[in-house]
Amino acid sequence: MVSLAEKIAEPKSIKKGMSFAHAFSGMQDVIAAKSDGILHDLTDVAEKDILATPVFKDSPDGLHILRHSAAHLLAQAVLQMYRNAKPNAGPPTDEGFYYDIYMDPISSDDLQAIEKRMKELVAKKIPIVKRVLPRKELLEIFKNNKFKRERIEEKVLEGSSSTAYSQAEFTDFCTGPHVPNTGYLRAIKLLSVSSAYYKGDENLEKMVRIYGTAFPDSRSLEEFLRMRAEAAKRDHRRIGHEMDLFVFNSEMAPGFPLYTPNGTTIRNEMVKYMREMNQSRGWEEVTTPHVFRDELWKRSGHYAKYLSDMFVFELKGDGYGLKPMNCPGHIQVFDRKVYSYRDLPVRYSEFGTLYRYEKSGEVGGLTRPRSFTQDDGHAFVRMDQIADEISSILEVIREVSTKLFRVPLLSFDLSLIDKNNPENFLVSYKCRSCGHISEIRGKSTGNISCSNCSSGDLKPDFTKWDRASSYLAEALDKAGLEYREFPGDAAFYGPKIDIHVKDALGRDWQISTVQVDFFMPGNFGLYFVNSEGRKEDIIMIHRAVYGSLERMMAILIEGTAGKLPTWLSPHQVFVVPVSDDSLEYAEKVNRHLISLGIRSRVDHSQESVSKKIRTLHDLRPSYILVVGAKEVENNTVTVRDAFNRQAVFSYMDFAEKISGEISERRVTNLLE
RNA sequence: GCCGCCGUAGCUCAGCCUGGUAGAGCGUGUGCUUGGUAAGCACAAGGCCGCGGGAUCGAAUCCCGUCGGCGGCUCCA
Repeated sequence: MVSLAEKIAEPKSIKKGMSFAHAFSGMQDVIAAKSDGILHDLTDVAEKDILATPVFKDSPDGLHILRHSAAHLLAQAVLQMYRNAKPNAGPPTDEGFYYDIYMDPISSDDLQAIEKRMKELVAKKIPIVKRVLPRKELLEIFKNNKFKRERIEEKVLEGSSSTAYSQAEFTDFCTGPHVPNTGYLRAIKLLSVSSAYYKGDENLEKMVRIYGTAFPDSRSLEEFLRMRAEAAKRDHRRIGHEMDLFVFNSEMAPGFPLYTPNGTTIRNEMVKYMREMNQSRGWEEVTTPHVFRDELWKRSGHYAKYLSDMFVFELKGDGYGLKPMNCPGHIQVFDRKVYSYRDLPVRYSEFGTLYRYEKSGEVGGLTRPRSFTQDDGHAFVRMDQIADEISSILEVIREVSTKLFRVPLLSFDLSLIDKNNPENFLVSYKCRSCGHISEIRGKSTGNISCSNCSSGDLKPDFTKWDRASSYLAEALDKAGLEYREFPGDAAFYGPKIDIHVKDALGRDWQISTVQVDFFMPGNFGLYFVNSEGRKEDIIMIHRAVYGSLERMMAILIEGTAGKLPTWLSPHQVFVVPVSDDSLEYAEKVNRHLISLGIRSRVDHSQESVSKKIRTLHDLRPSYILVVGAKEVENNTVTVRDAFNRQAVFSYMDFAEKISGEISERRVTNLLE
């Protein structure tokens, strides 16, 4: 995101009947006004004596308005060029705006022509005029556009009025506000064209969605475009290819990553570190198969909810499914004996590879593959152990983040059940006629009825959900973490904390998760024996720290542009001899580094030093050691890091320092 | 799954609109060059133009289907 220049927005008192434009006349870059938290057009007139602040075009509000107006401009241009187009809606977004228009598909060439037309309209500085119109009249204006008509019918109450904005022949139903004229929209750019469903419903009309953006000036627009180009260069699919980390064979294994030796090195380092963390915190590792009989998935609730997203097959009359989650498998391991209250918690971890049949339009790269490996863990605990368990998992997550990210910018979401739509979740239902409590798994069970008296009059009982949610919230509070709540985003078996990280380009990625589950242990009949000798329910806590190795690798690659922390780097050192005269010394240095456990290689190519550096650049080695006659004589190495910094070290000194950097898993390197 | 765009050498891409049987750069191999921090020089090898069908004397090129990839939409345990 481009940083916005701060301007001082002093409130001004405005007399009834005065326009905001008049009040802020003489001030530069004001495009709207704000009063009592409500945005107004400059042409609006104060209805009473009020205080109002100017909205500058480079403020967050101003940018929003600018982009909203740019969306209108887009629609105007499209309508001029395509007579049958029917605009639906065109909101501003975080990065720009889009407009959904019902029309024949267009190509990116058409986009250029539309942008050209928009710029012509900008040059004309067409005044943008607001009108307050009764519902009837609005409907009349849009009588040929069913999408606008439906919006008006939904949003404007019978007998009331709303606003329309016009610029020349173009009119849009819109609450505004907007810039005073199209001349304010000089820095605009159309970005892409794709499709969207009307109201997001695949059964309704397909709209052409045109994406664009607008900025207060061309400099910030160019900066934005530069950042976008930079982001594209950091695409993990591109860098993964340059670094030779993984391949996708679209014919033989669509959506399934295949790891090269380099990529496998990264995975192994990630796993090694997590094993250390697990081992020191009482997480035992288990191994479960990739295939189970479908009976397991029926019991766990996966069949009811996710069958169409699973890889399933039949063999000699028996149904099987590849695991989409590890938890039911871990339950099978856990359930081999009877547990006393003293045995708990039991913590199982597994680097479990999961298979999910992601739909064809959704797979892509390592962020959405069809097979991926979770650093999964399930803690089987007593009720009184939940809080501590969650807290300690949150601690691990925070510690691990310091080994992965230079600046770990974590954010925490609390994902809860949507009590208005409980049918998407495992919920207990209380029968209104007999009082029996039934547990219903997922919505695909169809019409639900009481398992005791068969009455269909059931009332959802959220006691377990509420309790689980409060444990998560308390753990977050205790750790002093700020978080946001998202009703409806919970897992089907329980609420969860999702942890996101922001990468170097400001993009947000979900990584870790902590989930409290009161249901699945019950479905599998898990229990422990309490101090009074009675059976008591076991609670499961699901957690993943990296999330998936695949997605974490993608985040690390994109966040660092492939310049990974040395401990994760597949190429920690490349020794480059200047000529064959220094080859022997290069080999000696290399052998010594390898003996210290460092991933080091000698570049044997018969090329110039420049060419060698250029070629190695794609692999992003942490350090390139150039050695020639000078180094041979002085027992030194000339070190060049991935950021092109250079320094001379005695080679024993370098070996010692890089060993320390790697063993401490530092995110900073020796040359900074 | 839906809409749009795309699929040509190991990689990145041109050729396709306006049909006449395939091109570049990088990489690879060989030779020369022994080089001091982001491309030294030359030559050579390398392609069922994703797959299947159709119309045409003739298809990488036009049409249909299919499988993939990308951008979105929807979904994401």
